[in-house]
Amino acid sequence: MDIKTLCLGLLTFGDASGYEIKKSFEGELRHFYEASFGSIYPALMRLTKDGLVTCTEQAQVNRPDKKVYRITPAGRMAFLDALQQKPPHDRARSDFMAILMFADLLPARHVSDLVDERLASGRKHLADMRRRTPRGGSPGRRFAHGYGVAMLEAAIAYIEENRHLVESEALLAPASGR
Amino acid sequence: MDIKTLCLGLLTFGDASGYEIKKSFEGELRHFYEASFGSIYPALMRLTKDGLVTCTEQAQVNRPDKKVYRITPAGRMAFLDALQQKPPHDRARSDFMAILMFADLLPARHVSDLVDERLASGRKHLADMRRRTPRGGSPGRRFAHGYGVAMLEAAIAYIEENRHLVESEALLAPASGR
DNA sequence: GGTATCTATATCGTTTCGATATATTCTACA
DNA sequence: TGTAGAATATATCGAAACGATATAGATACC
Repeated sequence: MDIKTLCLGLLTFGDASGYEIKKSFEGELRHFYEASFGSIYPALMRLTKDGLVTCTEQAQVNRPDKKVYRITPAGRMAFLDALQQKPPHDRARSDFMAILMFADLLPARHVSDLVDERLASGRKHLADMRRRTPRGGSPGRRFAHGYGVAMLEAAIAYIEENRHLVESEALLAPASGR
Repeated sequence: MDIKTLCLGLLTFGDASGYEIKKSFEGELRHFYEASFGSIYPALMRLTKDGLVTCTEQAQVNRPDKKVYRITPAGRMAFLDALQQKPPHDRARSDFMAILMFADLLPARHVSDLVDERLASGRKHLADMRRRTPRGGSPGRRFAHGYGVAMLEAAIAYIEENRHLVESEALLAPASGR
């Protein structure tokens, strides 16, 4: 599932501009996917060229013009085909965890600060997500939202309960001769 | 934190070949990072060129030769510098969840099969991880391993408890006029 | 004997990232 | 009232990473 396909899928929820699609990636898709403008705009241009979406330029009052994209019947078919593909295994990227793997190489204080910051931002993000719980929308979207919440909760709980593992050791052995 | 830095970090655990580093990415790093040969080999070449690692070719009996990499003092310093950087927010990529967001566009049976497969592979992977729980190693490595286990458990539990959301709706409205 | 998996390194086209550029409007603050 | 910062909006480009493929000997299984 590449960015082109994801854009197509988001357009099944309704017409949108590239900027609005980026907002979706930062919002409800945040826990499953990420995409930058550098991939979204080329994707939309490619989809337009391939006849899977149409593009209409819209003038706006007090705002820059926007290009509104709409999925075509051919686009819907292409998306349904893509949905049938067997999904590859999930991937994650966490620099936070990668750093903590080497906690014994860092000053104890630094590790504690890092953990505090992560918990604070995690709790903030969680509160934000709960506020945005979708009441309408498709069941799939609610399922996905709930999954994001559950994963965040689990991450916060684990870090709270196990932070001593990386903190106490850093205190006891600030410079182990590895 | 790029692949070069991660390779450097793994080499602080001991000397390794490119192939062994790939194994690490598939093993204990699996839940925080991923890297293919296409990024590992160029990274090791670049690190060698920059004097952050050294490379020694080793002949082996009944196996292809391997190039064993070792981190240099300059490499250790570069790695410690990189560890100080503030980590960006975590990222995830799940085609499984992306597909389920559009569950109402799919046949009910397909969704159920997809969920069953995911649960089966998740449980298998979890059992595998529990078997490989590290007893030795740095506390950071144990912390990271535990985190991976906790996240997998949470994902499985959520899917088990909420699969009806995407399954029942698919049965009731197999072709909603979106 | 054949087929698949493991060890091991490497390349290459395509995709995606991340930073940057540009321009307008809205908001907040001193 | 000025101005700094955030939001809306599109776009490009070099660098990084992906993913598939090639090569090749060893082992293991049917």
